[in-house]
Amino acid sequence: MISQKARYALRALLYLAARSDQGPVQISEIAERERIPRKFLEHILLELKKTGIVRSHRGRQGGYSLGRAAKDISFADVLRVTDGPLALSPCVSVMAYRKCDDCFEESICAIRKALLAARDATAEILESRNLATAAQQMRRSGAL
Amino acid sequence: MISQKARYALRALLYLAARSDQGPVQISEIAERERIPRKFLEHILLELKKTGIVRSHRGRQGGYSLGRAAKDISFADVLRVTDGPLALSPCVSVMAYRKCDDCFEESICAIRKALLAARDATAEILESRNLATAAQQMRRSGAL
DNA sequence: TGAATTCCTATTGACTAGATAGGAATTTGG
DNA sequence: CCAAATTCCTATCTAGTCAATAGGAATTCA
Repeated sequence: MISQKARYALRALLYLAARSDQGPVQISEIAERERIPRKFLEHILLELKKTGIVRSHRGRQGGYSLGRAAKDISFADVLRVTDGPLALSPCVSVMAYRKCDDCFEESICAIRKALLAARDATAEILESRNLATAAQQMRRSGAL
Repeated sequence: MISQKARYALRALLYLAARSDQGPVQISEIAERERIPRKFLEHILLELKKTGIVRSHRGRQGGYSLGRAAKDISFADVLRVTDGPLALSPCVSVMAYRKCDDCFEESICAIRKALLAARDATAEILESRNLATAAQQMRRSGAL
């Protein structure tokens, strides 16, 4: 299961994607419109900023905007920031590989083989879905 | 990421699958051979038993054996017991559906669409891999 | 009958998730 | 230049979960 943080992050980013033409959006506005706890969202946006997914402007008239084109921000990108690796086990993680503590021999581990296949399958989906396609979907349903 | 419990469960079951012809196997033997904490394994096997994945025999000469054919015990079956639903969100879980708390309208939620696709992809993999195919793989690599 | 085993419930310690607090740093309108 | 508005940073709290352990009840069988 993804975390609540991930859910908030995706909602906030989708909101930013929809408002991308109107300059920076303030935390308070996103929090209010998307019903996300103000202070928690602040923390989330900070993390997203560190990885370049969003950009910020301080002071009066400040706020947040996407750090790059919506089509270049995948669901996988976001989940990796909020929830860590997509993989079901460290030993099959591409972004954060680590050997299993008590694994005898990785190359013959049948468990690993299955988990690796699972990782590849989810990664393929989550890399392909991005903020632009999601926003477009919402627009088509009349939600934006 | 899957839990340590899931990892232990899969290892223990794979061990049982390999010994499936020789009658019930005792907790202590599995624990020792697979380097799993004895008491923790006890707890895990109890849960697996409740769902029919393993069968038990009490008293002297007691122990555990698979509850059904190895080919009918998928990785998904096991992970659902130890770690809960495969889905990345309750709203896309097939086995344990629950509406998102603050989700406005499910049918137009683009986040949900992506998570659903991800669930389907992992489920397909994890349903198709089972103890028999895994044991066979290990045997081919000379590990069993 | 007693030894060996599974079954059950409770507990512990470490860690994480979600959320909040308070103030420092920065920008900008007046 | 000042003051208001905003992001930035660090610390903290609470509740829950994960991994593991403990101790004894119930059951089986030689």
